[in-house]
Amino acid sequence: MVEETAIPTLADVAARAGVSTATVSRVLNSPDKVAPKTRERVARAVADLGYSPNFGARVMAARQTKTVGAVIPTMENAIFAKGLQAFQEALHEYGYTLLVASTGYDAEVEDAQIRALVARGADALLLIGHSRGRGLYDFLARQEVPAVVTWAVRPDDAGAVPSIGFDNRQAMRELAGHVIGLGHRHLALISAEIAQNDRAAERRAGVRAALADKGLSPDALIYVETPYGFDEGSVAFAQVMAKRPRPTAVLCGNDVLAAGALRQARAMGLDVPGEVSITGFDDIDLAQILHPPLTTVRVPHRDMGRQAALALIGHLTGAAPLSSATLDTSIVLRDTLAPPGHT
Amino acid sequence: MVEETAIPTLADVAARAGVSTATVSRVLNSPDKVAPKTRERVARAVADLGYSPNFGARVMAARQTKTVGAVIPTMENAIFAKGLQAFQEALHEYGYTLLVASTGYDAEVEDAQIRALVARGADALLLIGHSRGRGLYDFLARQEVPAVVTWAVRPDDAGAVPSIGFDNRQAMRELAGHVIGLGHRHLALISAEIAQNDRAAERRAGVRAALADKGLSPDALIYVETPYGFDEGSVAFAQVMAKRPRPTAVLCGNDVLAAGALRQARAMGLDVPGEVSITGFDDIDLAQILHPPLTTVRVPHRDMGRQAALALIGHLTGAAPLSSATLDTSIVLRDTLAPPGHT
DNA sequence: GTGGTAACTGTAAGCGCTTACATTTGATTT
DNA sequence: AAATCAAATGTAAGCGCTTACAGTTACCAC
Repeated sequence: MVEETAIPTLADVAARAGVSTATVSRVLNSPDKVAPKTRERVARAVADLGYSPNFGARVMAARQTKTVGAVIPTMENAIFAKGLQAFQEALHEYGYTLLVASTGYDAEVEDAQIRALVARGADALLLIGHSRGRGLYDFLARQEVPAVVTWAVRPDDAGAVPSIGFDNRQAMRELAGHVIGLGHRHLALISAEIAQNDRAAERRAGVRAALADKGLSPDALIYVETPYGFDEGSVAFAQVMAKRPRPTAVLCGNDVLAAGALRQARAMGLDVPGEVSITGFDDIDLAQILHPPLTTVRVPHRDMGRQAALALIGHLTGAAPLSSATLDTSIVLRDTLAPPGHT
Repeated sequence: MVEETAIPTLADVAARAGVSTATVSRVLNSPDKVAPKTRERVARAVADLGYSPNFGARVMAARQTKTVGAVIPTMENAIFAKGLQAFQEALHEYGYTLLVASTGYDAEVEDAQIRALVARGADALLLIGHSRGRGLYDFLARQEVPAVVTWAVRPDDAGAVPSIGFDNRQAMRELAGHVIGLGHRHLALISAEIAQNDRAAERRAGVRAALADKGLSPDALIYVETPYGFDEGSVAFAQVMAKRPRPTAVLCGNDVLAAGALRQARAMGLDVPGEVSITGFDDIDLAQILHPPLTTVRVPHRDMGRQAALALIGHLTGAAPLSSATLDTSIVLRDTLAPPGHT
């Protein structure tokens, strides 16, 4: 056991196989360029040594990593999971690896994570939402790292990063419109924090637009903003129900807040949807597990993820320029929404 | 606009600041070794150029990446999220970055992801559970990448990767023991798939042990194994309730399956816990959102994540050898468990 | 046999960065 | 003002890999 203890390198493999490093590199990257015999000998050496290429060196020499990064606000729940899963699957089909970093909805952390991923050689990036400093986009441009934004669209700004997402405002506007159409006049909105979160901002704008559509005053909207979480949703619901006139429908910026709201409603002995209607947004699996099942907005998570991946890959391989796409959402009527009742 | 279009390198910065590359490198890595004036000049050049260090090159030259990787079965739900979050936070405190890869509970994918992370220069790894090929551990050893296993412990095998987790078997044994103590005699277990998943296997073993403890036959356990998911839980519950003697308590391998089971019970018009008790495992947030709130096993997610991070960091900095730790779990009695009732 | 060609394989020049070591600078001391 | 030494900076040698280019072989057609 006088084993060489250092981590084996290409050169070690080459030596053991009695070939040059170039040949080893070839069998690793384009096996068909090497004679079967040599290839096998090298393969054996690789196996014997337990050799694994040093990625850093490879990246440096080859200028591409076949990995794409995704920076998401949180892994704490399923909101981004489905889409990311599809994204990952599509990437995998094309031989790319996905690396995920999360930010906890913190802009500074996001900045750092994006830079970390780029520095680490991500060939491309998936970002959530548009709201981040101009500087970051400049940085990406300078580093020549293509990026695509999902979970949102920005129709107005042609110069920004392309987005493959959906129209948060329009979706919420439709849902709120439907709620109002049912006869609700006193609406409340429990929103995620809007600073740094354009999806939340857009959704609120959607509710206001719907109010305006129906000739109601957006100012009458009872509004509470809260961090993300079940408990936060519960607390916000209690707050909102304490207002007068008491809302007959409580729209929530996402399903998680809605779940918290629903729980609180039960705790308060309120019948849903008899005494108060509650809606969510995202249609994550949770929405169907709740009781009653949650009325919400369905987002094409998987489609979005896959399309984003294909767009990025298409761009990386030079097949097509990156372009935006807007996917459709739909309202999923389940059992937490009904016309305003007694009281 | 005759901007140099190439990505700026250390040398570019050095040239612009009128210093050597060594100096630039120093202001980037140990600013205090550089005169304030120079430092500032370099900083300006960095900013002007929008320079960002090439990670690959840095890794290669410096031999460490300050990043640790985590390979988890799935991001589709909150099971690993809490622990990972804590893991990440602790890493962050020490200047490390976390990179996450998921496997979809597929051993081959896991193998690939682990290698990818190592190749990418992860200084250390967080793994879930013990069940994977010996070869992988050899690989890690050879690459000198320390790893720690979480969500499980393996008391018997001293040679393996150290683990910072909890005793799945014992935890489940206690829960099942409690259920039996309540008077239940007909138990069912809805388990996650056991192949490749030692946590699930251990939990099942725990139920069997509890049965044996009380002098009941482990063979009488109604057992269904299913992939992960709400719907899967529902289906499994229906299967299990079709068996005779009909179980009065249905233990689930995790909270997600339990949530599905609970929904199915409602769909079948079964009162929980009046007609049938249901329990989960993990105590993810979801457990409290369900109605009725789920009786389950609390796992010290955050503690586990943090301790794993600290252990890894301690090892990387040479402060302490990696060693195992077993954390305590506890039974959380909520409202889905009661003594067997009528019927 | 020869020359020509295709198929392999080797040589060596970087990729962008860190860092040991050498050199220069500038205080401080005498 | 010379000597001394610490602080600041520069020089240059790699880190492990890819790849353009050059050199070898092996094989065929003539």
